[in-house]
Amino acid sequence: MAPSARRGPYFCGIDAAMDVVTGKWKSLILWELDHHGTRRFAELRRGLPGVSEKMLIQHLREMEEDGLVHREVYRQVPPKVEYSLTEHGVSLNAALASLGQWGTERIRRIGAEKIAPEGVGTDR
Amino acid sequence: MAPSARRGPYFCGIDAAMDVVTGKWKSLILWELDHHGTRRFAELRRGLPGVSEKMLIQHLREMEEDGLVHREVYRQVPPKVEYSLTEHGVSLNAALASLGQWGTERIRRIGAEKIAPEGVGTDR
DNA sequence: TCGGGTACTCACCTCCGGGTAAGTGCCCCC
DNA sequence: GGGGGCACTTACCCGGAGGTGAGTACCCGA
Repeated sequence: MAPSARRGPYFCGIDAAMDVVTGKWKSLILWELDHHGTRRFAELRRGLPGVSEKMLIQHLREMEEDGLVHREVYRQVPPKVEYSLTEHGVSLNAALASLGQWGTERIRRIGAEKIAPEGVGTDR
Repeated sequence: MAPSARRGPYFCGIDAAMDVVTGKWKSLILWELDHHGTRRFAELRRGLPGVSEKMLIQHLREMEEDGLVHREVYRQVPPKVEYSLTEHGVSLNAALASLGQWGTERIRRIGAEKIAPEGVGTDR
C-alpha cells in the first residue's frame, strides 16, 4: 500500500479534514507553528503546557506524514530540530480560522474558562 | 455545577469548537440536518450508513445539550421525533464549510476513496 | 563531577469512545 | 398472529488514544 494511503475512505471533506486534525494537541501545534513560524521541539513542548513528549512526537510525526509540517534536522552535537508548517499546513490553519471564531463565540456564550497558552494578545 | 459547564477550560476557540464537534458522527449529523432541514431518528440512521443506534442517540443528546440541535417530540402512538439544527448548529456548520473544502482538496490530493452517503450532487 | 538541556525511544497502564446485541411498548400491515 | 417499524434503553466488551516514567548519547555550565 502507498505510504500516504493509510487513511480510510471518507464520507465528505469534513471528516477527511477531521482525520488529519483529530488528536488532543494537533490544532494547538498548528496554531503554535503558524504563530511562531518555526519552532524547536523543546519550544513546542513549553508552548503546550501539559503535553507529554510521547504525544508531541507522535502528533508531529503524523502531521509530517500528512504533509502538514516540515521537519528540518541540523546534525549537531546538541541535537537541533526545527518544525514549521508546509503550505498545506498553512492552508489548513486558515481553514480552521472560522471554526476558531465560532469556538471563541461559544466560549463567551457558555462562559467557560480559557487558558491562554502564554502572554501574547491573542484572540482566535 | 451548572448543567452546561461540563466542558473543560480551553486553550483557544479551536478546541472549544472541537470539543463540540468531536465524535465519529457529529459532523455528519450536522451535515445531514443542515442539508435536509429536519429529520426523524430513523431517517438519520439510514442517512449515516454504519452508525449504531446507541451512538446516534448519544451524539444527538450531546449536541442537544450543547445547543446545536433541537429535539421536537410528537406524542403519538408510533413515536415521532424530529431533529433540526438550532441557529448555533447552523452557524457551526457554516464555520465548518471552509474546513470541508480543505478536506475535499486533500481527498483529491491523496486520491482517497470517498463514500457519498446518497445520491444528491454534493461537493463539500 | 554533577545537574540540566536537547530530541528522542520504549514499555507499560488506564480510561473511554464506540461497537454489538438484546429488550421495550405500541402500532400497522400482510 | 407474526413480522417489522418506531424511538429508544441497557449491559457488556474491545481497541486505541493518551499518560507515566525510565533510558539514551552527547554536551555545557557551575
